[in-house]
Amino acid sequence: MGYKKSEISTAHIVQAAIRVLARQGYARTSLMDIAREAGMSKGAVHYHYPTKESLIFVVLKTACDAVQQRTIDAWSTGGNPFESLHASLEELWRVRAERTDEALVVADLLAQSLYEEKLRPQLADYYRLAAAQIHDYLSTHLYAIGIKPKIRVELLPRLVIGLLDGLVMQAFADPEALQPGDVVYAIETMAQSMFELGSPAIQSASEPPSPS
Amino acid sequence: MGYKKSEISTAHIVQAAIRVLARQGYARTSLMDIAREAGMSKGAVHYHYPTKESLIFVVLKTACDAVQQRTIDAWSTGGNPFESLHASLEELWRVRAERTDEALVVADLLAQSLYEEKLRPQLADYYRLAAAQIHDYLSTHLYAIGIKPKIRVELLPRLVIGLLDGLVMQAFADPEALQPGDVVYAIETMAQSMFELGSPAIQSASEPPSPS
Amino acid sequence: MGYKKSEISTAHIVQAAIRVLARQGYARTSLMDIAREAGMSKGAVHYHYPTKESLIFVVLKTACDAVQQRTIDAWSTGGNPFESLHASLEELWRVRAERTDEALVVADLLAQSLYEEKLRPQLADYYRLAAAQIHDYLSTHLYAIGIKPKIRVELLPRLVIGLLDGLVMQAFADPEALQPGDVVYAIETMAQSMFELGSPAIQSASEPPSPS
Amino acid sequence: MGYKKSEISTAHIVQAAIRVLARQGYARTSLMDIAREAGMSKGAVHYHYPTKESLIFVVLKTACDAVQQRTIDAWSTGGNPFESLHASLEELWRVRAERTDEALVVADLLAQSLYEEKLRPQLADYYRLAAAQIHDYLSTHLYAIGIKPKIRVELLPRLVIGLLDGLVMQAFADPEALQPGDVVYAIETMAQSMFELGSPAIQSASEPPSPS
DNA sequence: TATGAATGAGCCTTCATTCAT
DNA sequence: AATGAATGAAGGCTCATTCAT
Repeated sequence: MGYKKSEISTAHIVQAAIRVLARQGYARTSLMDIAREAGMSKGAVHYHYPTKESLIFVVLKTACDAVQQRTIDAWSTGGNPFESLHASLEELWRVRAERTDEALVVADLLAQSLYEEKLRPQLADYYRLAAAQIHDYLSTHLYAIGIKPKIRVELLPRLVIGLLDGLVMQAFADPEALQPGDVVYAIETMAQSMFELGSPAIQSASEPPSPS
Repeated sequence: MGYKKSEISTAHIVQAAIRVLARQGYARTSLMDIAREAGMSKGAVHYHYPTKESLIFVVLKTACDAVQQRTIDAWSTGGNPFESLHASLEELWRVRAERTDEALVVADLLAQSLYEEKLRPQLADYYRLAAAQIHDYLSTHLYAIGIKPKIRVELLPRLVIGLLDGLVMQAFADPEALQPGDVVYAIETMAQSMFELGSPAIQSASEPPSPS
Repeated sequence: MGYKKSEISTAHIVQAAIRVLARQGYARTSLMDIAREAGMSKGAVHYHYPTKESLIFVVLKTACDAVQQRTIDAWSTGGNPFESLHASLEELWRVRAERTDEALVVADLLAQSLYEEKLRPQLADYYRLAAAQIHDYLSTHLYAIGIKPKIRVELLPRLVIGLLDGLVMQAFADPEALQPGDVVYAIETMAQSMFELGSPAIQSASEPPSPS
Repeated sequence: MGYKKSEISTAHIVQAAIRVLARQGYARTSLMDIAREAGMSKGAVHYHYPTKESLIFVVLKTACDAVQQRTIDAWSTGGNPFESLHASLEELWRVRAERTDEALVVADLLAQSLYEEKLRPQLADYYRLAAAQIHDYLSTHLYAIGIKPKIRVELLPRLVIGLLDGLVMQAFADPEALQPGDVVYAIETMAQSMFELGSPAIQSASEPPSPS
């Protein structure tokens, strides 16, 4: 073995870093904090990741992958297309709204990327993959049953993601303004209304949570 | 006059801070940077704002107000309701996509607020005001001409803002994925489709930029 | 005043640095050591010299100037040319052999310059000035009384300096091998024998210290 | 065989250390650099040399021996005494001026010895041996043909070495000031003029490179 | 023998803050 | 109202050394 240990430590540090970053944010997190959370010395962290930047890089990739995975899982449910869409959107929202460590890290580093160019390619990949995922889903499920989009189909997933990401920031700054049920219903409505209705039988799986 | 040089300097510092923060981001900006940009000594900045936090606070308020002002102005155009909506959304997008100093600062500090609770009330206010603004507009203009929303009307402005904010981050990480025309058209379509069409004559002011 | 204080501190730090460097050498001296010697905090040192490098630079210049000054003074004595030469060489040797702080710093940084290119121009200046000084002296005093050099006159001062510097290192590693009187006598003999004797009356001011 | 891999590795490390030290200097060389150059792990280096100091010690000895060897070889040429002297001095200069790894290491550690007493005895030995070598040569070759020195004969080799060492540092800081031909010619002239001319037939093997 | 992992002290530097003037 | 000087805590990083394997 020998190197196994290294891999374990390496992953261990990344997980610790994600926890600390989720708790304190990039700007307020020092390598010492991460080392302490990982239960090692600062030197040990530097042994595995020569610079803070290199660690953050791996952290970002790992966090993106984790969020990605939940996104992928979210769409895998079968059944009634509308129920499926609803369930998937709900899960997508939950990933963000639950503020999992990974989602927080992605959000935080996304903001850092405004001023740290090197982070951007990774995030661009992340967005692209998520968009492709949603794109596939919508094409297969909605389009297939005779509905065609009113807008460029490539754009649709971007809108869904953008909406989710934008709303979650709002929800954080002003939690009372957005109820989970509201959000999912709204996105769903939006998603559906972006398609031309081929058949009259479009029916939402959910009811408006609080019809005004 | 009640105010003297003090107030001038005070505002001067805030403007300098906004410029520097927009350029470098919160995490990478020191008080020295701000002092230098303001053309004063570090001591002078501390004279006016005893702590960095107190300065950031005023900066956030000022930046929010500035973005707010452009948002308000955006909706004030009259004329054809659909053209007006289009123009307004375009302006709203522009404020963000042009990356004005103030919009950048708001975005950056929004991320900081994830870990600095004190910033949140200010941002909540910001969101509320913007939402109220849009809400008023939509109520007055669309609702009035016999269109009624499919979802809770309070939610609508939140969606618009969330979408704009979420998309602008995406656009930054992955610029090629989102063309300005696309975005505005998509939001517009979304906004309109969130209303029950009372009359058959709904007509977008814009054409789909690249109908797929 | 105000800035006066700064100048005082600035010089104070340099003097402290010279003392510490002379005592511990460049490789073993930290900014903390210098700050402690100067009776200030590390931060204060950094306030006056933003980097260690910038401080070392000033230190080198100051130390060179100090050694230079003693070299200049060494030659200013008048009187019998041979006595004068002897006295001057003696002083030159003394500056080095006494291991004044400044001479030590110059020697130490000279060695550092092997691997730190930036130090070299300053040292080149130092050598040039010293050479010019000796060159002037020899031209005026020896040449004038009818003696002409056997080798390129520009080279002569270089030899004198090289010999002094090289011997002092030897003297340090192996102190017993070189007695002060020996050294000066030898250099003097060498210096004189580098000239063609115009008159037969060349007579050393000193006697061989220990004729073997 | 009494020795095994151990001794090979031991020598291997020393050679690697000399290469790295020559390239980077003592102050800038870490054990990691040496281990990397030797193609082994840091741990392995520590296995053979428990401390950095112990390694440096052997390095110094090895480097001194290498320079010494070239010095010895330099004097072994026979033939005309003056040509021989010239050739020898030329070689001595070349060893230093070519900046062989070993000569660089000796020069660098010589400077370190200013502050690390333990290095001095080794260097004292080095100087003594070199001096003895030159002393033998001069005694045998020059003295034998009826020339007797003007100064203590023990001092003579010290002067030659000092001059060479001192000049090489100057040449490094200010390369244009000293041309190889100049230097050798000058030292030769000096060496000769340190002897009383017993016979009139003293004739240099070389011509002044640029007679002024 | 040799390695990779880990440690801990120390280094240079940054920075918000304080304070005398 | 404003400045320059100084502080001290912290940050990222390097490195000789130790140690289990």
